[in-house]
Amino acid sequence: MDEPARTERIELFRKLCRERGERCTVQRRVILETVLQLDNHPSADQIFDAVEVRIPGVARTTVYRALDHLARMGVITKACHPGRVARFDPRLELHHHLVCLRCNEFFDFDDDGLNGLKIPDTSAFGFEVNDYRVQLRGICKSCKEREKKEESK
Amino acid sequence: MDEPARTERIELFRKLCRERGERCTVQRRVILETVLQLDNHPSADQIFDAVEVRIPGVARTTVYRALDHLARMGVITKACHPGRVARFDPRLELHHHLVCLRCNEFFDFDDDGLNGLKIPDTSAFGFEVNDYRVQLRGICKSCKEREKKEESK
DNA sequence: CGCGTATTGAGATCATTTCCCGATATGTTG
DNA sequence: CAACATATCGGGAAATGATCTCAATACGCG
Repeated sequence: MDEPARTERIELFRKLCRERGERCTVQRRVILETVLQLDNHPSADQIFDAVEVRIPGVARTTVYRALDHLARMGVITKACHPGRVARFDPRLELHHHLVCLRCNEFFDFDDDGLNGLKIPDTSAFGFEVNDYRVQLRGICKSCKEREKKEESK
Repeated sequence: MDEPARTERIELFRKLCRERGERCTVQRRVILETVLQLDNHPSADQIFDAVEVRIPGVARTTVYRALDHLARMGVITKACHPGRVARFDPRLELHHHLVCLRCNEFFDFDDDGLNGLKIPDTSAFGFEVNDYRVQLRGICKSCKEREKKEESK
């Protein structure tokens, strides 16, 4: 994400904090900015490594807590995927994912057709929908190549 | 899932094992049948508890390995969700999920409109799509009620 | 500028999953 | 139907990822 977009997001965070009486600490701001700079849906661990450079001595716990807080505030999101470690997504706008069922990795996928879905009525469940993601599930390029190599042995 | 459907799935598993030279062990069959009987996307731990009743002394490791194997064979699937423990899904046919971004729980959601999507071309990524799921993301009933109660304090 | 309170840092702890290796059971072949 | 080769199993240890506790600190309000 480019610099103006990052600044804008951080301003959004400041604004939401003021409105809701939440604290906008140095750590939270730096952690947010770091997530916005990292591509490919970073894990908490990857984010920690990158944050540590900017805030030497930051605690791992702080990163976990801040990521949770940022997601609750809605300035980043937690991604849905089949793997076991939490992955965070700086993209808030509608987009979709290619999900590999072999290696559990996932990739962004943009498509106008998928963006135009009408959100169905979920009130029967008492469920309030904010947005949606389509997950195209299958096998990624590198897993396909690896399996081809293995079976030719 | 009802009994005839379970039997059919187990037969599918046997057939796939024969075709691919995989072993159809007692443990794998019982673990498969157990997943098919459990609702609401059981975790490995829930599955272990239920399997232990039928195979006393079964190792936790065996359950983890078998679940992985069953998912690779395609007779169950691993669900995509924001939580940190693996959740398994006996439903292979097209269906969708309501995903709660507060508690990370998710629920089945069936909708004809969502079932009719045209799978877009992903060949530019070298990605092979098998199927898809739409995730309607938001807040579930109990989280909404809990938050309402908290803010009225 | 000072106060009350939420947040941080540090490390222990917990939960979930994976690894390792000797014992066992599966599917195949004779 | 018996014996064989080998994948899988059981048990326990270890790795990984996330959460909890509590004293110290810093944020935002007045």
